[in-house]
Order: sequence, then structure tokens, then C-alpha cells
Amino acid sequence: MQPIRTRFAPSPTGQLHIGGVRAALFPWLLARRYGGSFILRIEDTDQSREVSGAIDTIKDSLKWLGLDWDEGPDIGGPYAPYIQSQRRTSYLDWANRLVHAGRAYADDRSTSELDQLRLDANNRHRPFLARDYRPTTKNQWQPGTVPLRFLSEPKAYTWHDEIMGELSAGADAVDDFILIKSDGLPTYNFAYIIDDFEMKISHVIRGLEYIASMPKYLNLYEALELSKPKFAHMPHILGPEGNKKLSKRDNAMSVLEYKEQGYLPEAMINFLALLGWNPGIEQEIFTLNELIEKFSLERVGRSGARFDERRLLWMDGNYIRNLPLDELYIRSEHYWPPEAESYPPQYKKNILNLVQERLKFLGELPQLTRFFFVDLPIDTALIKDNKKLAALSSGQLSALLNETLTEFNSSDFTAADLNLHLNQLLTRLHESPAVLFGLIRIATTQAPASPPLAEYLALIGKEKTIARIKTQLEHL
RNA sequence: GGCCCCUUCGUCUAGCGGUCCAGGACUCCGGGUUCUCAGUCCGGCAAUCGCGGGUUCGAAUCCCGCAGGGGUCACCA
Repeated sequence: MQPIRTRFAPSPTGQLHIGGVRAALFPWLLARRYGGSFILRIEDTDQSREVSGAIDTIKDSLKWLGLDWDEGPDIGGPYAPYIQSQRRTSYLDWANRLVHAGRAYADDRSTSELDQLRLDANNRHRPFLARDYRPTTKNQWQPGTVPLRFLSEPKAYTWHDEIMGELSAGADAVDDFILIKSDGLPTYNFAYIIDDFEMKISHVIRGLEYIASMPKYLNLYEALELSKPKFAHMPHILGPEGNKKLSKRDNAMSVLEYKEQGYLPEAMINFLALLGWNPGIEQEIFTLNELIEKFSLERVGRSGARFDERRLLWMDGNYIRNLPLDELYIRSEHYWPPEAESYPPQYKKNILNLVQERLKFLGELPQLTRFFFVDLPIDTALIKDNKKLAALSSGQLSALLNETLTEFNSSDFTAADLNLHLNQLLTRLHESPAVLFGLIRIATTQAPASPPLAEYLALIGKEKTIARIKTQLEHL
């Protein structure tokens, strides 16, 4: 069996978004599954669409996700270069073979001329086929002047797709198309075929938008007399509401934005792998190795899958909860609120220990932990919006807090001892936890949510706790 | 419009002729967890398998039509 060689071949036209990641993930998984190679190739033959810095962005995205490549523009490889604009002599070489074989011709018609033909065909409700309008005069082709067009030999095709199964199309799907543009660079339709052949790619895995062009490609392969790789066309990832293909317009879809929000790459990979693929068992959480071990193109679904961010959120929280504390601490480094800067690592680890199970993504850290580092301003709405506390007079509330102050005075402020005192208070005052604990929580955090009372008070310490309760007392 | 593909709970999906009056997960709802939020545990709602015909003793599963959705018809990828 031929070695498995797959590739991800993006155009450097901007951010790598969710759909793009999956276009990299599946070929990567396949290559890793069979001990093959994963190649990164940059398809930059349309210079007008190129965005500077896009190549780095794409590489950063892949690196963050852990999708490493064995050959590519930065690290080279046996079939370098891996940037299409640097491979033009190769394309020209193959193009000339086609010219000599009589399977390609110079097309010196203007775009407006072609547009007119298209329009005419359209008006007659007939599909426009370039091969029905071949120019009558044969011109010598000079690269870099006019485009070179493939001369097709139309016929029906049936072929196998590793994901979609048996596919077929009639001869009408085969047409003459541009191989080399007037600027001397190849179109995607020509370049990928040459590159994949020269780079010995075994599986072409890409989006289903290319299915419609397959008959043309098959015809070209024959004209070129090249062996074909296996093809696998993936269904699209659809946007959150419509059935439309997920696009950059569905905001926050750039992978790097998820990184900034503090999503874990392993959660992202797990989530994306299960979007459109599943191993047929009821397991939902997979390590990267399990994914590699189980992945197969046959089990990729044929219909589009909607991107559901809530599921991603759940999965990310799941991964965060299962991280060892020290690991979580390292991952959290850039997500603390600014006030945390001066605090020692151990204090932050203790805090993480308390908030870990309520974190869904690291970006939530500031809102969950600010009160550990700074005295938040008194928020009177907290008491006002609490049904049970709002029913009490400020005198009653003050009495409760003063009793708390006395009780805490004799505590050593370990969580266990704090709990002891808290329970004594409860029985002594004949008060319910909902009222007493709720009040103390508000007084000591000024935040809408927090970890269990005794535990975070132990961390904040006696001094701050007392001070905050006193401040609250002044505002009742 | 032509050609091609797709169609199971709101969402991701399992299912490849009988074990499915359809299973899991997310979401949502109810309850437990001394207070909040989250988590967790328990329980619940939710698909007559797009529709209509066949084939078969028997169909979500096979066949044919239809409908809906998507893709594609560039010197973009």
C-alpha cells in the first residue's frame, strides 16, 4: 500500500476559521492514523486576494491546535517549495505538454466577449459550456500574455469518493477551463493537480464545493496521463442559525479568537472532530490519541453539520474541569484580572482550585475571581434583588453582620474552623443559611456569584473579611 | 435554470431488513447537594425517522417519484 500523504492547502487570504480547521483536522488525523505525512502547502496563485501576514496566522492557528506538519513552506521537505507562486516553472512545464499534445489552447478572447457568450447561453436557458465556443483561429500560446485553456474530451464519469461514496455526472459537467491565467500563474484547478502529483499526495481531502468540478479534473488527469489520488469531499459546517455554509461573517469564527477567549485547543479539536464524524460508540470525550486511533473517512457523515457553540462551551468546561491544578495554572497565565498581578502563585492556585469547576472557558476568570484580589465597590442591588434579604430591615441586617463579626473574631480562619463558627452562628441566631450566608457572601464579595462561603473566606483571610463586613455595615 | 449532493429529537448524532412504538450527548424543565453561580447526582420533555408510493411476513434501514435544503456553473480557491 502506498504511504498515506495528506495535505492542507489554504489560500493566504485571511484568518483560519472553524471550517478551515476541520479541512486541516481530517487530513491530519488520517495521516497520523496510518503513520503517514501531513503536508502544509500554500495556494497563493491569486495574488489580488492575498493578505499579508495570513500565512503566519494560519501557521499559528495550526500550531495552537497541535496540528503539526511534516513538510511545509517553513520547514521544507523532499518536494519543496511548498508555496505555489514559487512553483510556476513546474506548472508551465506541464502546461506545455498539454499544448504539444493538442489538449490546451490559447484563449485570446476578452472577458467581456466571454461574458456576452455566457449571457446569450443563459438567455436561451442553456448551460454555458466553453467548449461549445472554442475560438476558430489557433494562436501560439505565450505564457504571461493570454490564458491557456484546457481542451476537454467530454464524457460521463462515475467515481468513488471516500466520504460521499459512488458519485457520477454526465458529459455536460466536463468543459474547457482555464489552466494558466494571463498573468502566467495557474488556476487552482490546474495547480493542485500538478502539486498533488509531484508531492505524491495519496488523499485529497477538501470541501464538497469541489465535487461539481470532479468530472473536469478527471478529464484533465487523463489528458495529463497522471495517476489519481483518492478523493474525499467533506460536507460543510453550517452557521448557527441558517443552513448557510459557515462563513467569516458569523462573527468570532476565527480560531485565534477562540484561543484569546481561553478555549482549550484539545476541546476545540474534540468538538470539531465530532462535528460530522463519529466512531459509532457513545463516547463523547476523546483524547487526541483516541481520535487518531479511531478516525476513518468512512465514518465521516455526508450531510452538513451545524456549528453549535453551546456544545463547544460544554466541552470546553469539561476539559477544564479535568485538568490537573498545576496544568490549569499554567494555562491560565494570561487570563487573570489585572489586579492579580502582584499576588503569589500559591494564592492563585488556591483560587483556581475553588473556581475550576465553574469555569467554562479561561476568559471567565476575571469575573469569577476579582473579589479575591480587590475590594469591589458596594453594590446595593445585591441585597435589594435578594428576596429574603430585601424583606429584612437595615437594623436586622446590621445585627446579623455584627454577630458575625464577633463570631469570626475567635476563628483561626481555616475553612474547617470557619464552617464550625458559621454553623454555631446559625443555631445561635436561629437563622436560615439562605439569609445568613447570603448576607455574609454579599458583604464579603460584592459579587453575584462565588465559591462556597467558608472556603473563599479562608483564602481571603481574616483581615479582609472583617474589613469588608465593616464596610458593608456602613452602607446598610 | 442545467448538473450534482444531502434529508433521524431544537442541535450534534447512533442506526446499515426484525433486538427501534428509535439509543446517546448538548440545550431546556423539575428535584437533591447547609447560601449564590457553576458543577455534580436523580428525574423529565423532545424525532410516527422530509412527503407519497412500492418491494417484503416485516423498512428509519431496499427501490421509484416528489418536496425542501445545499453545492456548482470565474483568468477565486
